[in-house]
Amino acid sequence: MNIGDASALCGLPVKTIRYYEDIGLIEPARRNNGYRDYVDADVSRLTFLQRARNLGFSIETCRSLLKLREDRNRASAEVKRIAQEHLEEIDHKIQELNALRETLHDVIDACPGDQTAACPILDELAEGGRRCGKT
Amino acid sequence: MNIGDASALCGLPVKTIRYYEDIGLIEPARRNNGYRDYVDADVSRLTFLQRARNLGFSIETCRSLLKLREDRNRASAEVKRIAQEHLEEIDHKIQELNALRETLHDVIDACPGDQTAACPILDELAEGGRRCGKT
DNA sequence: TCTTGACCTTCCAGCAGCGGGAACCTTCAT
DNA sequence: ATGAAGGTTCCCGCTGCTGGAAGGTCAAGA
Repeated sequence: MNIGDASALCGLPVKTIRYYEDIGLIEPARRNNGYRDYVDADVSRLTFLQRARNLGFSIETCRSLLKLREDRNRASAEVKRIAQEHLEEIDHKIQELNALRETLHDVIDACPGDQTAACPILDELAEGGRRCGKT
Repeated sequence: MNIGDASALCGLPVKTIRYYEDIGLIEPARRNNGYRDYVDADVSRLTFLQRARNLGFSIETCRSLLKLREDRNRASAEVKRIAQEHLEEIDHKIQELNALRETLHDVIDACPGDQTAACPILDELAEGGRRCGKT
């Protein structure tokens, strides 16, 4: 099947599919006319990538997951470890964003938001409070 | 003062300071030998940038904030609006990450994590459950 | 005075993860 | 025959820097 059909099936943009081929995540056959020819196994691979990316896994982690997927001798422990690591990263990001949210909320609260020029937000950025975004 | 001293004062890497000049966020004077020469106002500007970036404002938003900062006729309402918009974006990101976290946590929970090959995580990615990352 | 080392300068390349668009070829329906 | 809708390669752009090469400058020590 053509790349457009594969795209419709896996939900990835055509551009993305070609990019994934560029970086060696998938290797579809070619027809005489030069068109890529995707079989079911390719679509399955692409769908796998689509979902893994949707869960926030990096391209390189996806590469590892694909390898584990086709490895009959894999241990599910390895997959779990990768997923847990990823979960920790996400938790970390959430923490950071929450801290950011706090700080931002505070400065916004302190600002009158009227037509006068006095602005605690700008003051805060200029002079700097104690707490700021990143720990 | 030299760029290294300015860097030490504002907390931004030398490379970043030069980059900010490239994109027109700051314009230090030059000495006869070609070295950049930073005065206090420059350092203040850089510090402002450092803090604003730390709060997650994009470069372009920082550019706007800098303009507002030097505008004697500004209304604090404008600054507040920008900050609130940013806060909403952050809230949105937090929501997304939380949804991600949920899904990820569930699949991880379902995985035995032992030496057997059967892995619900890989199955989930291959076949796809109903809920997935992004809404 | 010479040299060493820490600065400074410019420019170029690269990261993730694609998206846009040019310039061209193939296929299909009319 | 023709035109639209696919396909192909290639290269540039985005964000926000970071690293490195190749060179100029300056202050201090031998």
